[in-house]
Amino acid sequence: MAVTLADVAAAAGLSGSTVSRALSAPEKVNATTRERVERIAREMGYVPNHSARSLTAGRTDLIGLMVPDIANPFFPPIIKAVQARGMQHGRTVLIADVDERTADELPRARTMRRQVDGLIIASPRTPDDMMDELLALAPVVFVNRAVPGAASVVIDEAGGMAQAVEHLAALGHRAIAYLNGPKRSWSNTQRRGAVQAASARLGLDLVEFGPFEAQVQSGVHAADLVIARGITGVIAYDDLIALGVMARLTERGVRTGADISVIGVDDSPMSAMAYPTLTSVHVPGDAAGSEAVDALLAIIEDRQVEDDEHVVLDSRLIVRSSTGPARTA
Amino acid sequence: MAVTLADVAAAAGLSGSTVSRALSAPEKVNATTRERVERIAREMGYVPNHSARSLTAGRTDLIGLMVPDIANPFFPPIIKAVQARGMQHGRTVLIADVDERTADELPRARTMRRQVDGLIIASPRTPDDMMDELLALAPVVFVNRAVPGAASVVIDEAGGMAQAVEHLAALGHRAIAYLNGPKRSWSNTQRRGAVQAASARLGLDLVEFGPFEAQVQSGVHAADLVIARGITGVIAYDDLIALGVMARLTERGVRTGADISVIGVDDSPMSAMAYPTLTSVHVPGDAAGSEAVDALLAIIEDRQVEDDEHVVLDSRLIVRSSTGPARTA
DNA sequence: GGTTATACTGCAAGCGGTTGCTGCAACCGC
DNA sequence: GCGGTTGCAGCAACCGCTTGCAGTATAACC
Repeated sequence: MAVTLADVAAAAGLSGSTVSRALSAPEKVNATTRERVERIAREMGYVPNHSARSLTAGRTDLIGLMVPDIANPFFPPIIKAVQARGMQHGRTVLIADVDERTADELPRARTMRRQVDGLIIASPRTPDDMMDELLALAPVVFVNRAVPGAASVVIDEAGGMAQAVEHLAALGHRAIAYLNGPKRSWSNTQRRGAVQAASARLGLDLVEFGPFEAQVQSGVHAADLVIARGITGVIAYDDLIALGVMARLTERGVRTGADISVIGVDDSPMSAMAYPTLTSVHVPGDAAGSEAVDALLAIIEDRQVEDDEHVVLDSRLIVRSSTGPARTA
Repeated sequence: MAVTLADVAAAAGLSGSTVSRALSAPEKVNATTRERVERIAREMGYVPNHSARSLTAGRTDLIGLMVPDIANPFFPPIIKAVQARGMQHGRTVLIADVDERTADELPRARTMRRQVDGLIIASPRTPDDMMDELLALAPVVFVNRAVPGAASVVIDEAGGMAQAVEHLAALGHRAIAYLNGPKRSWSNTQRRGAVQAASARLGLDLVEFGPFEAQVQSGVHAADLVIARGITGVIAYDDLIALGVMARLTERGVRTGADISVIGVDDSPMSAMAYPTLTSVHVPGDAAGSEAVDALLAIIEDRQVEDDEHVVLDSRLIVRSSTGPARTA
């Protein structure tokens, strides 16, 4: 089977303790001895057993990341960033995709918690009155939802959303629509609120549709509602919905950017590639992922930190060609 | 801290062995005792410690899944399927995203192998002459690349690709192009070969471009090459590239489906949503994921199976509106 | 040279479960 | 009534590694 610490010890004519220390607490061992141990261990292909180490150390060096849906382009950047950052700190990331099933979040999180040192939960949809139970799985850091008493990394979407509304207003649009995202989505609450506030401030007529699932198909549906209401500016909950809107508009002979302006949120890779290219609010998922890992490790490693620290990242509008001046009727 | 087996044993007035058996080898314990133990364990909120169990059992109940790029829409379905299937068998899935860095595959796989019972490697780009080293990390199952002497789940793309070529031929296209995918991609070799064979069989003029990275941007670039050559039918390595081609064609005033027909591969969710909707070769990634788990577990659990079994799944063309009859000049 | 500080290294006891073997008691049949 | 099964539960060793404490050799000091 595999080479164990004892094997290395035997080969080196030392005790297991010394070998152990030589490999993980270098300063406690004579330099010469250490080098010899390291060489022998390498030659024998020794690889420490994770389970054994976890058992004594009381930690697994695993961190859990839960996302609603890997297929949603908003999450891969977060996942990648979490993995990258985790790896830098010697942590492996366990990913759970709950497939948008809100009710699965808590049980999945509980299960996962048993195998990991801490949890990062992205865009949790769990209702407010049950968040305590997620919180109880501490250490846990939330991404994309501010939770009282818990550490979180949120993106200040208000800024970007306000920019989106201002952009439409500047282009002369008077009647705009906001397409709501999933019912339980904390992000949606934020985005919607910002749009409402900005619209009111700028004196625009705002109509809301939805809630919609974060899928292209939802946008296809929404597009018809928008056309029916004679609206000229649309801000969708996310890029997927926006893309659906654009596809449907084109299908119905309505020119996106000319007849109706469409804005998405997430600035996913597709937005730059759609036709027309999609104006979108950039949400720095990758940065959020890194920050989340840092926050989590800070808690796990018990560096004197508040465990309810809130990191806030900025969003901003990226203007492309799905938005254009309102037709002067 | 957490409730341990010893705690439960003490509370039940039994020895640890009995509790252990009551919980994991029910038949070796008196029914009455078992029920009592189960009740007490439940009441105390006992949860067996993963590391400890792994240590004695010699297995982690973790399986590793390596993919080139989570953000590539081809992989999420595979990931989801692997997770779902794994969960059904009490396995947790560890995911590694190598970010398309071929050189990272082997080291990442090696690292991951230490923590898991077996590996599923999707679309490995590692060159043939180094595949032995991946193979040496057995048990390992490859997805989307047939490897001699190793278990693998591949999708017979030849069928779908041939259908794609036939489709173009039936529509009257005589000069077609194939846009190659990444250099090291085994899939590309398969797809390309099938296109070549079918083109030759049907007497079409085939031009090849690439290799290209599997990104929308690649397609944008490729589109110009295609236009310059007066080609009317394009088969791209994957949907992303195809979407890029379409976007660029539209941008240049060329009508996809009318002037130039475009076919993608993967049948990703976006293909149904692009405008025009993208004709694409459906590749059953989800089924491949499930099959891979089954194959891996068969090897791990040592059910008398060849460990170089090849599962082959079929692909098929989904016709949408990005393809249409060739203009009769 | 004797003594104490210093620097390593080894011993052994766990970490939380699993499991082969032993022990014991109730039960069986003759 | 006795030997022989059979069914359960407990003992103890072990999985591979970490770590507090003790032991020893060497260095440093007076």
